Amino acid sequence: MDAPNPSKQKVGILREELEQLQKENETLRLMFEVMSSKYRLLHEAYLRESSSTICRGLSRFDLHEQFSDKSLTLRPQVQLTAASSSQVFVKTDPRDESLIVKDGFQWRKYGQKVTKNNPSPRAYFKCSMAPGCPVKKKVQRCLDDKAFLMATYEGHHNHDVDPTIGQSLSSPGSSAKISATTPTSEFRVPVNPFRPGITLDLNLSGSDHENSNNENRNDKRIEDCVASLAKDPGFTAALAAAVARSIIEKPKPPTP
DNA sequence: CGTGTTTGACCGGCGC
DNA sequence: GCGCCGGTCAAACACG
Repeated sequence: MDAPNPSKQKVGILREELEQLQKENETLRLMFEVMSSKYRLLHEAYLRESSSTICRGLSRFDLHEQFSDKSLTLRPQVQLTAASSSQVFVKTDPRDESLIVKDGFQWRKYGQKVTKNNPSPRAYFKCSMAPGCPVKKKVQRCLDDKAFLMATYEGHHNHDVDPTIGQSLSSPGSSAKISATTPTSEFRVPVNPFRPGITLDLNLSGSDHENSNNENRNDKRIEDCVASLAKDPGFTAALAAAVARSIIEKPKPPTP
């Protein structure tokens, strides 16, 4: 047995640090994705509230569900408009292999595929609450963090939501628990990511010329909103806890 | 028996 | 034109 080479030890330590940083980077990237989605949701909510007369081709929702409401009740009032797509992340048990996202609608699975860039299968669903409802959704486990399901909604519902199904969102037996960003239940960010039909691709930079003044004003409000969120110790604590927990809980990849 | 799920086959778009 | 890939179809199957 040779005595441990100090330089080799140093290399080992550096390598460990590098791996740690890579993991951290990966986690932060995921968090950034989720936060981006939530930021856009906030933006859209502001647009709807502040300029209800402006038709932007988006679904309209009952704002009964407020950000301070932790019960996560969902009462969407769906309007048939032009096709759009939205993407939401849903925190689930990573061991639960069922790609079920309870979002207040009934879905019929019509296909499943393994896609190229993600070993987890992608499930295809059609809305079965109304015969002619054109809404489809794709559900796939997030590549970065298998605890998250990524659901992509396409189209708009031509019917209302069944409230009894919507209640299952917060039911204890629900297989899919909604989590805005945090993996822990201690810090719940009180924003419901489930707004079927919400368009995340909002064309934030000057989409409608005639609405540009309105948008500037709204952007200013959004900035204020983001600033207030950043100042919110609860939000900051939740974010910090989520990042820390993700780093700690992330299983080490098998060393070759 | 009706309804929903599974899964292999098929189709169309896209890049080379 | 060909092959790859994502999306959809539909027959078989499971379940209540």
